[in-house]
Amino acid sequence: MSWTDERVELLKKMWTEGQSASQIAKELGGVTRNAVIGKVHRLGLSNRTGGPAPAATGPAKAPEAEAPSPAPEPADEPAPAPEPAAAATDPADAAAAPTPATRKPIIPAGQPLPPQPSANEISPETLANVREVEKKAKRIGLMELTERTCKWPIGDPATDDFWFCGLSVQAGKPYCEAHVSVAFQPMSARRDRKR
DNA sequence: CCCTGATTCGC
DNA sequence: GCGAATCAGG
Repeated sequence: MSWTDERVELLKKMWTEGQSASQIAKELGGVTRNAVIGKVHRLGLSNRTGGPAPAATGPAKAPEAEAPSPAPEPADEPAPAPEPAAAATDPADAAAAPTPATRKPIIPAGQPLPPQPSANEISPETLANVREVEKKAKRIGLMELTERTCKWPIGDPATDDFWFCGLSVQAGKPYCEAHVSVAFQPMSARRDRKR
């Protein structure tokens, strides 16, 4: 395949739209994402900043206008203290009632759960998602945990009814996407204390 | 491991 | 000019 005008234009278009190189490559066909990136560079449009970024009008303003979403990952070990599958095993509830709200996490078998910093304030959607994930979970054992398996515990450690999520983690995190979302709540709901 | 773009360098 | 291989980061 060669870079015909059409293909180049499609490339430009998609790149401008913010498509990833791999997506563009896939769309074009016959090229790899490397080819796309290489072409992008040679075309000199590697800088995807649509706006010329004036920066002239404002003297010392707008250092960075981005990311209104608060997701400052703790970076250190926040001791997530996940609740042991509070919603994992209850087929009746799961299948029948769509009741989303008040579900009190039952304390398993006298397991003294570590103090849970903020094991609440999780959006219903997220919770539902987690439950979905746990259905798909691979149910791996302790020995099967690896660097890239979700280490989210599910079930009661004191019984056979215990396993680890085992889904693929994504970016160096200890959990899969869904579990990360519930584990690393940056304690947003925590009303700022008085000083 | 998956992904991302950036760069190099033989072709 | 091209793009696989490699690099660097998430």
